Amino acid sequence: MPELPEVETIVRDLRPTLVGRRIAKAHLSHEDVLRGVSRRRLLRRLTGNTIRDVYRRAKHAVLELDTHRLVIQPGMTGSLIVYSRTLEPAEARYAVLRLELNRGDQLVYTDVRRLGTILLLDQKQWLAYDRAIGPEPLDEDFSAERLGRALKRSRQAVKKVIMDQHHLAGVGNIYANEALFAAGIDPSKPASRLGPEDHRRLHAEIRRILTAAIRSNGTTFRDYRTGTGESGNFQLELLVYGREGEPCRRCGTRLTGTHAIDARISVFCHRCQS
DNA sequence: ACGAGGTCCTGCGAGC
DNA sequence: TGCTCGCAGGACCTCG
Repeated sequence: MPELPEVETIVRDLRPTLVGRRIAKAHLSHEDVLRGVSRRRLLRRLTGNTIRDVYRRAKHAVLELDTHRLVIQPGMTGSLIVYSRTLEPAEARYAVLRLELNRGDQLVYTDVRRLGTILLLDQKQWLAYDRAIGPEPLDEDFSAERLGRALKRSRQAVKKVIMDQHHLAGVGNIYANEALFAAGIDPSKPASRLGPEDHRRLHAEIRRILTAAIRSNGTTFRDYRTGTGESGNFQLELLVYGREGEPCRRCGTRLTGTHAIDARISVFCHRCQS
C-alpha cells in the first residue's frame, strides 16, 4: 500500500530510465481512475510529450512533462513499473495506463482495485494542489515544533491527524501505527493533549521509520512493487502493523487491534503506549 | 470543528 | 464445491 517510502522507492527506480524519454503512445484501459481530466484530453496531452523529471510529493509520483504534470497516486494496489518487454496476459489484465516510450520501453501503471488516481495538472493547478498538501516529514525544515503546532490545533485522535495529508504529507496507516508505537503514544489520544516531549519523540520516530523504510525499499504485504517490479523488505521490520494479538516486542503484552479510529486498523500496546 | 457513515473497487478468505 | 459476505485501504463527500 504505497505510502511515502514506497512512492519514494518507485520514483528513485523510475527516474534514471524515464527522464528525457518521449512518450510515443499512451493507452488507458479504465477511465474511473481519472480525476478532473477526460480520457481524450489525457491521451492527447501525453502523446508526443517528453518526461523532464520524475519525483515524489506526499504519496504521489509526479511525472513532469513540458507543460503539464502527470500526478499518479497508486492508492492501495497501484504499481508503476518500466518493462522492456511485452506484458504477460496476467500483467496486462490490470494495466490501467500504459505509456510506450521512444527506444522501446513502456511505463505501466497497474492497479487491481483502482483506488488509485491519475491527475493531469497545468502549472497553476499544480501549485494550488501542492499548497494544499502538508509539509514533507523528511524535509530539513520540518521541525518538531511545526508538528507540535499542527497537533495542538486538533482534538482528533493523534493517529488521524498525522495521517491527514493536509497536516503531514505521506504518512499512511502502516507508518502511523509504527511511529506511534516507537514514540510510546496511544493512537487514540487527542492530538491537542500531547506535550512538547511527545512532539519531539513522535517527530523523531516518524522520520527515523520513514527513512528506514526507504532504505528497505518499502513494505510489501501483497501488491506493492518497486519501480523495477521487486518486493520491498520493510514488512520484516514492522513491530505492530499486522501483529494484533501477538506479543509486544518490547514488553510481551498482547498487542491490541481496533478499528475505532477512522475505521482503519490501529495496532498498539496498551502498556507501552499511553 | 468534529464524528459518523457512505462511496469508490476487486481479490481473497471465512463461513455455511 | 460453490455460494455469499465482509474486509482491506485513502481521499473525498454529505449530514447532523
